[in-house]
Amino acid sequence: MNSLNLRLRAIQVPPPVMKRKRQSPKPPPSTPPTPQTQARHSKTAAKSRDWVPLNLTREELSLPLTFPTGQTFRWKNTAPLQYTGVVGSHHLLSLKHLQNGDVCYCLHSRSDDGSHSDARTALLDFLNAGVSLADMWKVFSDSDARFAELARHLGGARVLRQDPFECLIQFLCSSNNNIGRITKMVDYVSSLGSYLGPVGDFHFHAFPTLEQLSLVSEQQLRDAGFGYRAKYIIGTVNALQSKPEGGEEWLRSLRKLDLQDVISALSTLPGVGPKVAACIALFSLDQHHAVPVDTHVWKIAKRYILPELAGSSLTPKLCNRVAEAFVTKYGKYAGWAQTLLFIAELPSQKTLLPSHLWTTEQKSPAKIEDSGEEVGKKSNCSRSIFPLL
DNA sequence: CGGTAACCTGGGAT
DNA sequence: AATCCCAGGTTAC
Repeated sequence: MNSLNLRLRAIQVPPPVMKRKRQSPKPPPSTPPTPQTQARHSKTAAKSRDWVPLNLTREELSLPLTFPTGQTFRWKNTAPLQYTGVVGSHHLLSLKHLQNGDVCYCLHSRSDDGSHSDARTALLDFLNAGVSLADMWKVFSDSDARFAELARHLGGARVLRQDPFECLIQFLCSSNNNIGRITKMVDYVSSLGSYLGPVGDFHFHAFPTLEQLSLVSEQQLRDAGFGYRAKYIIGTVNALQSKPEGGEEWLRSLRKLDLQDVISALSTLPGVGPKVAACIALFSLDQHHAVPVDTHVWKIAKRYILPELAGSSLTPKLCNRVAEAFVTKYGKYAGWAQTLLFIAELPSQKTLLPSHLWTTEQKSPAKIEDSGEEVGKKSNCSRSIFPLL
């Protein structure tokens, strides 16, 4: 069922424009910055490098709706409409929109001949460039008027295809946490990887390998502000290192499995629950119909898809039920639909939306006065307005 | 099984 | 100024 036949034609990519240009000696820090140095005045702006077109329009890839919206915490906003990060484990590059919205990129890595082609390949892979957002969203919009309207305002919100290990560690940091602190924590982990160079006000590192990350202690992580997530990281690193074929290879091999098996496998790692597992599955393991059910999505589901669940709390079972409902409604790319609906909930993005599309928190005190709200509750989002339903 | 509390931290609201 | 609440949750009773 729900084989909606998304005719996803690959986006044709023109041959990379190989410009042989020798980089001027630019990385000043002869000694790579010590861990957790956040970089200050390294005015090595990405100036006058070769910007290469990607054949992606803003409708296929909106940088501001894809990079700073919670899929990855590794990419930095290095200039207006420009984001900088690492693909293929060591290719440092920037992406930006041209005036017409088209996306182009420039490579910062010391281009040791031929690496440009590798970098471009890695970039297209990272961007899931073979998946056409326009075709997919047309299908979603046909079956969901609200999605259609949101899509008109939030075009180009794409799902990335990240490195599984990098994705796993990032989302281990995300539990019960906020974007700002998650970013700080991910920056710390990143500082343990090989130094690649500065762009704008930031210094960039390759994400640490499993072995590199295994050298950090729980105490170091706690001192760095990870809180209880420190033991998740250490525990998961240990679990991965016990895999015979190698932890990173084991993770990558999950791409061949069915979603349920992927979730089961990931859930054996400490700190990985249903939500984090779904994030890793969707953002790095090709599980396009994985639906991360967090507080936002739970709210959306109760409001627009499963109104009969209003009043219940988010248990693993209901978590699955919500995910199934999304797949039933949106089909095999349900995770991509979830991503747009999630972004629409972000306070930072609501300015892009007309107010009638805001999912207003129904909290008028006049109505909930009798619902037993104010007694101390740690709120697992069980905002029960109808206690007995 | 479902409901709850504890778990770290920092910023914003009250 | 002191508390409370919340942030893309997970784990252990």
